[in-house]
Amino acid sequence: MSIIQPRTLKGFRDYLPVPMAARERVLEVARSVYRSFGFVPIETPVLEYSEILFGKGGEESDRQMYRFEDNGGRDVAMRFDLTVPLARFAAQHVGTLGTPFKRYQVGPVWRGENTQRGRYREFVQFDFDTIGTESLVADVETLVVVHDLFVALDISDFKIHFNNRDLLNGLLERLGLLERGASVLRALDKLPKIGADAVRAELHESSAATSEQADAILALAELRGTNDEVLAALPAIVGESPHAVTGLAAIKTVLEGVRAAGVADSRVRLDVSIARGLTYYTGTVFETFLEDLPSIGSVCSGGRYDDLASLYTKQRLPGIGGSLGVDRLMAAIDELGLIDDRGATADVFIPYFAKDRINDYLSLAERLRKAGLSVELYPEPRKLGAQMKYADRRGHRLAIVVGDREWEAGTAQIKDLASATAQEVAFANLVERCAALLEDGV
RNA sequence: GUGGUCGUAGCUCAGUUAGGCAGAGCACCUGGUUGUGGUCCAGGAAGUCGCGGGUUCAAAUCCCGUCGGCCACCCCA
Repeated sequence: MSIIQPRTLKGFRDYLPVPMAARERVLEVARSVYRSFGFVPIETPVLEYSEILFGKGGEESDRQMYRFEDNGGRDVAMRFDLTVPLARFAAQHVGTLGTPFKRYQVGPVWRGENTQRGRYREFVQFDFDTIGTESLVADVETLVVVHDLFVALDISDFKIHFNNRDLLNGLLERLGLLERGASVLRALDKLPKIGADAVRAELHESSAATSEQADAILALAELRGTNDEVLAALPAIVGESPHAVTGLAAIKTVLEGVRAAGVADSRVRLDVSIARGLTYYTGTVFETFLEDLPSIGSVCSGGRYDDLASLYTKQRLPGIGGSLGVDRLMAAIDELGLIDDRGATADVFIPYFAKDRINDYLSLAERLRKAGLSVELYPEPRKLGAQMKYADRRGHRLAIVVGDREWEAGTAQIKDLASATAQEVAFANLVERCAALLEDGV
């Protein structure tokens, strides 16, 4: 009988225990940060009617969508992000939810594009969004959430690049390029990657921009200096159209807001080259980069989408939020050597080596668990050395060694695996001693 | 989707130029140590050379196809 080749699809991956444990720690941190701002959890289906998902993010996202006919003949698709399903969700349930509504949601999304490092066909996003308010307070808080998230993740070198679509539209309006806005923004978005000359060439080619128009766009994009300096130089470039005025005011409010919330100026940068490809963005847009690993791209992006839900409801439902790219972030953390390689989930390890005492071991382990410790009991009476080696590899913190001698005496040996120090304690004091060791061992 | 590049043991990789016995380091297992891990010593196990086909007396090596990784384009988390 021939065996079936065990394999996964291109861009789809298995997660082994060590990296999975690291992922779970990241998810726990993100969840607690979101909750600390009052976001509440929801979940939506992986599959939606195609009409819900198509035509919302632009041509590119339509092309990348996994789409098929289900067994009941329905035209369905797998979600491309969590934002479009949220807009549908909000339109459908706003009556029971009320506004403003702040939710967080984690789950896989699918994009049928070519793979690369940090780019997969199935990947997990951890989103937070605020629906039902146009207040710039939500824009400010969105950036503060991202800031607090990366601080909590202990990632030191991140920078949030933000911009405003209204500001860009204001400039396009002044230049008479609003019609060709999509291709202009696409060219502008490439500035950090391909440089000014290449962007200029692309502007001529794809957007039929004149030299004057290209100059104006590049003048905007090449503004340098502190956030305040860039902000001060902007009005002269973008003009005074309603869009431009709105955008400028929003940027100013956001900058002041995040500063007031205690975000260091060095963490947030006004970067007018940030445009973002998804067509549903309207006001504030942002991307988050790791300074030590810019090539992997943005690990947390988002923005304001004030018109998205209007596709599903007549009620006005503006929104803004962000999306943590969990898989991309994990790839970055891995690359930067920041993964915690402990594979053990239990702090305490109990080797089983007094053969006839298995029921005593079982009872001891459960007693410790009831006292709040996490305990792994080895399932076979192998020789002690092999079991200690297992615990060492897995990264357990303590081993509780109890053999015939200890069972007789009513004592146990607690061994700190990192320092290789051991102490003999009576069963009565076991929990207390373990807790103390785990406490100050960190 | 297009172009480039790579795929050899669990991992990192030699070997491919010019066809001639499938290798190293690390990891793993056993023993030295009948009750104590990380060091050391000795030994052991482990590979459809990504997969399929072709050329050849002979293919990891050459040719075609395919799958997968990486890079670029595109786009994005």
